[in-house]
Amino acid sequence: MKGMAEPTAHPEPAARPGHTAQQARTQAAIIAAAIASLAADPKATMGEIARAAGVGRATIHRYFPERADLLKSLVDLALRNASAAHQRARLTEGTAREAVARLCSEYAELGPLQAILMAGALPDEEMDAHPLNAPQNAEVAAVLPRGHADGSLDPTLDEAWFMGTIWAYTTLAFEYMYQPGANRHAVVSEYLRRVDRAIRT
Amino acid sequence: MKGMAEPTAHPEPAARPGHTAQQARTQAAIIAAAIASLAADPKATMGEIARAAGVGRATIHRYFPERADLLKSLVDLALRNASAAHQRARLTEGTAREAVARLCSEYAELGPLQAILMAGALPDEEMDAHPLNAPQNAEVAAVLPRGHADGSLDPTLDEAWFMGTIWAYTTLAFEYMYQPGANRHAVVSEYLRRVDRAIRT
DNA sequence: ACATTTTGAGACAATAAAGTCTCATAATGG
DNA sequence: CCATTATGAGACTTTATTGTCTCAAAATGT
Repeated sequence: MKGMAEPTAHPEPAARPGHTAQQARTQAAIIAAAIASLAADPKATMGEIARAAGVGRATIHRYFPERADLLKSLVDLALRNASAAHQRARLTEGTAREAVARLCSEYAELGPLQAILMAGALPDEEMDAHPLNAPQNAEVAAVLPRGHADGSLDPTLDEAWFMGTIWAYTTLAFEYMYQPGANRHAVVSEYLRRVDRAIRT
Repeated sequence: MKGMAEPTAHPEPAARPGHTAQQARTQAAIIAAAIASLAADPKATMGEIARAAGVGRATIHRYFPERADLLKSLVDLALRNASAAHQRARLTEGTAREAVARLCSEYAELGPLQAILMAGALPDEEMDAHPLNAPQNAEVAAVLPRGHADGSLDPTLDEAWFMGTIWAYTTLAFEYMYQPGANRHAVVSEYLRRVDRAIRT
């Protein structure tokens, strides 16, 4: 029986996850565990992630054939979260200074996945290659000239330092926010104050 | 002759490098290559570093038995450089605000090795374990209360955000400084201005 | 309760980098 | 110029991780 010349049949058209409820749960558990594990250690191994997810290592490979596929999913998720944050921040409304304040408030609501992204645990190539990356940077960068026009942002600030300042303080905020005895509210409010002070007129 | 039962003899008491001029040159070449390679790619392999140094891979292991030993040397070198910068900055003289300005000026003079350190390419454990690390942080941190006393630094700034601000802007400055068409002087002067604006009263 | 899908566990091969060893050759210093 | 020392190159072992495969057991939904 076994030896028959069946053309191997490929019985399933590959396990396209996401169909059944169980698959959705498993995939969610894997992603959650990946976020937690990579936050703790940027170079967490597949085995560690599997253990954290309470899942067999082979199961992860069913959903994400290669490690790179898993990381790619995380980048995609993070950038889609960020995109939603940008929309909620309504970057083109009010003064530029107010827009940045709203932006940072929204950033602060994002979870540990963003912290990983900011901290550089995900491969930059995936970031750069992602279709949402460039447009999103452009949206934020566009706030600066508007701030120069409406007089709400420091006229001596150029694009690189503007973006860098926001990035740097956001990274710091995430770092402080997820530390043991941190007071989340205090961190966020100081974060907003620091950014404002750094970029305002 | 060869086959004789010589007890292997261990002729040299291990190659303690640093004695001869050639050894000094070789070691210097390795360290320089390691800095350059790690700056380009934080996870450069021993083979890549060896190639960059124009040296056999085995030779690197003669000087640094394990990769960790090489990284440790880099951490040590970087921290000793930083230490010298701290001394030149005379952190206890003048107003605290002026002290920070001098500190950042000195930081800006440090080379790509510091950039690697700031960018996190070196293992944090080595950093934390290094005897120079804690005292140096303390030196810098001590500037803040002095600035509160002499009225030159933002009274709402706490230690974590003070240190974080300096760290973040220094990282940014190194990043901009070593980019292709960068104007070093412009980067440094903007760096100093940004830090001052972020921490002054 | 049953047929199907999904999983966990373990064995396995493939890969990549680190670390070890040897030896002929080149550089060094006296 | 010669004895010594350091090096480069290559073969080799080791180790860690990734990715593949198989199969019995568990979960699922019908």
